[in-house]
This record gives sequence, structure tokens and C-alpha cells, in this order.
Amino acid sequence: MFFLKELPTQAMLEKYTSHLSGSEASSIADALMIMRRASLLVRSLEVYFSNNGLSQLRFLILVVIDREPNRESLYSHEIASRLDVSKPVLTRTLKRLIDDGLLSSSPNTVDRRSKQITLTKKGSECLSQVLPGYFDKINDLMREY
Amino acid sequence: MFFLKELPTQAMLEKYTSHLSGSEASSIADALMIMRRASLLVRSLEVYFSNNGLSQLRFLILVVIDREPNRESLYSHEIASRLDVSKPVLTRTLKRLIDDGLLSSSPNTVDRRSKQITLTKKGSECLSQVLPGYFDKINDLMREY
DNA sequence: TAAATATGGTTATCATGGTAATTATATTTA
DNA sequence: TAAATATAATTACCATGATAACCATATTTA
Repeated sequence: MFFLKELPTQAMLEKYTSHLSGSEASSIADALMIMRRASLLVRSLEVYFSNNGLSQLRFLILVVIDREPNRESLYSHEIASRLDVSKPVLTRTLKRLIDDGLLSSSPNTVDRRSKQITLTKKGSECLSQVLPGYFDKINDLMREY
Repeated sequence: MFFLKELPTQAMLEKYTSHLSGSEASSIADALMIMRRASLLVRSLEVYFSNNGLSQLRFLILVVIDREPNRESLYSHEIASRLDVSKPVLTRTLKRLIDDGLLSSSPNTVDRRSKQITLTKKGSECLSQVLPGYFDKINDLMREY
């Protein structure tokens, strides 16, 4: 998260960046704007997800399983390879999604270390129910800023 | 944070967004890109801060005090008004910055509810020491993606 | 001016992110 | 094939975000 409400004006930035080249200074202004904008987006989306029993990560886990062509399920480590999240957080989040009935887990008979994770009917319905509002929300937010 | 490593291709997005107009679909693609890009930026910067005894929030608190024209200190609620962070998190983070000697706190004799927060010499030096690397890091990251 | 309301800050509790170390199973290599 | 290494997942622990409920003090209003 990037918490600064008012981004520094160009004049203010110069206090800190006067030694930098113009292109460096403007690339920094861009970066600050991107981080601020994304923080507002992410925060609003988290509220939307939370109102629907999800979170960014919970949602994205459902998405990566759902969007996989020709596959009904993924192994945990395949989910991990598609998402940029630490393993312990993935373990915990999968467990909660299973507890909530959105995913189910079955042993892999070939490699007994790994688990097969499948979207349940409930998980699939949850995703379908949340997606339209997700896109609407993003469109609203993008129009807003 | 937005954890999706590979953003959906246009083709893949259509599975979900076929009912949306072209401009809506592209605004969604933009939003996903902004969130992904910012997540990578924020994550790298957190590592940089953490290696220097700071965090995004700790850094930004030092910055908003330092950058204030004609003021040596701010009240907690003024810091809060400049940053988009909950009050309890601000309380806790200020307390730790004071414990670490980067800030000092003195009572406000006019309004006894509030506290005056000042950058110490150590805090000011810490900021000066961290800023150049912060800008370098941002420039590197912006060049990279 | 006494009561009601607003404001500044804290405490308690929870959710969710991370790293380091561990267990169990597969795979590679000496 | 036994030992060493790699991989999949988990456990234990910590940092840092949020909300709700709470004091203490100021301010407004009946």
C-alpha cells in the first residue's frame, strides 16, 4: 500500500530530487502516481470482496483455477506458480476456502506430496456472482480517478 | 497487493468480459496492469525499506513531517490527515518510531488531547540517508518494467 | 452552564502478508 | 541402491493492515 494522500507537487519533489535528471524526476513522479492509484483501486476492491466473502487473494485463487483451459483442477504448487504469494499464505488461504466450501481437495495418487484443488459448485457460483460487480467496480474507479 | 503473475491475455479476458463494451474491457486491462505494476514496485520498495530499518509507512511519516513548509513538527491528527491510514496503525507506528528515536513527542499545551510529533536528528539523518537509494530504486524499477 | 456532540488518540481483537525451519515424499547421483 | 539433494506443503512466529469500542478533552447547543 502507498498511503500518501496528496502526491508531492513538482516543486515539492525538487526539494528531494534536484540532483536528478529531468527524466529520472518524471519517472519518479510516474511511479508515485501509479502506486497511489493502485492503492486506491486495491483498497476499494478489497472492500467489495470483503462484502462478498472474498479477498483479492481468495478471488484470484478461484480465477486461476477457473480460467485454466482443459483443466478442472490445479495442484497447489501450480496455483503458487501463477500467483506471487508466499507458500504459507497460500496454504492457509486454500484451507479456508476449503473450509468455506468454495474449493475441495483430493490427494494426488501419482505424487503423494501434492494436493489436487478443485473449484466446487459453490466456488464456481461464487465466482460467477462476484465477477460482474468486480468489473463494474473497476470501471467506476477508473472513471473516477 | 495484486498477486497475479501473468495478466490475462485479451483473449482470456473475453471469457469474463465478453458482455462489456470495448472501452470497458480496455479500462479493466489497464486497471489490472496498474495494480500489478504497483504491487511489484511496492514490494521491492518494502524490501529496500526493511533493509534500512523502515517501511513504506514509517518512511512516509518521516517525509510528511520533513516536507512541511515553515513547520518543525506536526500533530498526530495532521499526519493522519496527510496519510491514508487508520488511526490505530498510525498510533502504533508513531510509538515505534519514537521508541527507535526517529521521532519525539511532546504535549500540546493548547489542546491537551493531541501530541506534537517532531523529527529528531536521528530521524532526519535516517531520511537523508535513505532517500537517494529510494529514488535510485524507483528509477531502476521503472526502467525494468 | 449543563448536556450533548465532536474530536484526538488508544486499546483490544482480528485478517492477512512475510520468513525460517520442518516434515514427507521424489529424484538425482555417487 | 544408499546417500544426497530437490520439491510440495506445513508449522511456528512475527509485522502490519483494519474495525469497533473506549477514554479524555473540546466544542456546541438547549
